[in-house]
Amino acid sequence: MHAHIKSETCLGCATPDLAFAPHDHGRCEGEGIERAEVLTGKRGVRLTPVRRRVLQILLKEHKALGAYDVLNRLAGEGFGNQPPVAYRALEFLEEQGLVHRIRRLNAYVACLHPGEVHAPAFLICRSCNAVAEAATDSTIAALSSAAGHLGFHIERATIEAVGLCPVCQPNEALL
Amino acid sequence: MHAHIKSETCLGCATPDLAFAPHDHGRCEGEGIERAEVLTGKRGVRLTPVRRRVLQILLKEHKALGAYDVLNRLAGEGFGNQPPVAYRALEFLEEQGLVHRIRRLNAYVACLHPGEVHAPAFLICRSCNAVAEAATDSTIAALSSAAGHLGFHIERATIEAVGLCPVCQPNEALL
DNA sequence: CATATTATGTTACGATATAACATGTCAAGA
DNA sequence: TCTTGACATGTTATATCGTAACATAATATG
Repeated sequence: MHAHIKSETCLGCATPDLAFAPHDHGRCEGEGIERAEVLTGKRGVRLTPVRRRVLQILLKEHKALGAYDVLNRLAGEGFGNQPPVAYRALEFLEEQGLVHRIRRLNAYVACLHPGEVHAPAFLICRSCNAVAEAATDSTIAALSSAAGHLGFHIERATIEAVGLCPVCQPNEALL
Repeated sequence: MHAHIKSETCLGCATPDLAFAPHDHGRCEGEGIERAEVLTGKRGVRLTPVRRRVLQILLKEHKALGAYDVLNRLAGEGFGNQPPVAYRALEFLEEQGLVHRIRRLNAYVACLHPGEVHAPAFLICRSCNAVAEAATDSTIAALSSAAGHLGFHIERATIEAVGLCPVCQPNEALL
């Protein structure tokens, strides 16, 4: 269903400065888990085996995975194989800001800078399905201001942009 | 499933300057259809009975409706009662910029200023489910700029904000 | 009026998500 | 240590959302 990236280099790893550029992805994964441990510890919530594993899967894949994709991987490892297992872990991780939900794709991606307050924008390549996370300070400021004029108080915002990533732009030109 | 607005005054009619304020909604509907006729005429595409009716339903309700909500209304009027009937009409209307899809709600709303180029932001009240459409020129500019730095070319963007509308903010304080 | 195009109707199914309840785990206080 | 309450997981069942594929009908165009 989702046309996931197949390339060897890590194209979708979504720190603002590394997005769409090859880099050492092993570190993203290791550091991601470590930061999650610290954060959840501080907050007094539990990063249980399923939750940790789901985060690890998302970090490792460094792309958007559907809940059922995650579930299938879990099921192969002795965890429960019914939808709520995946949905609950994903919901927890999202509440903790460790994972983002991409509604356009019905999918989830690991957040690569958890702990920092941020309302990220997602840049979704319609060709290779890579997802990058862009900083949006000024974007959100503009939005909040516009909303304020209407008397609306924003609590959370989702920004999803579809287009072409740098890797796919040349390919597109050939068609 | 969707907790639709029940109030008599039109709270969700989404022109930027009228959003969340009572106003003459009859005009929104009539003018909406008229503008749609003109636009589709110009473009050489057909605003068929189902399509017109779906737009009318969304204009009349002035709130987000799920595809199956729309379908049920259609079915009661002699149109087909299978999902593709609604989805196809909604898809057409969205392509023509007459309707917007709100992914967070799995729902659709009529656009109240079709024809103008715009990438609207949706302000979704989590209490009454009203949806307003806000202008986002500066927001989109900020976003495109951020994306450009990463080499990403944005084609379409979706901005959905959840919060409290002016009508519901006082009620919330009481809880 | 023939024919190509586009739109609609219908069947069948796939994909996404959640409600509800049973069972298990863990930590804190009696 | 035991128990008890809170939280987490497993499982069943089902709701909700969305689409592929094909048959039929309406409309435009040569």
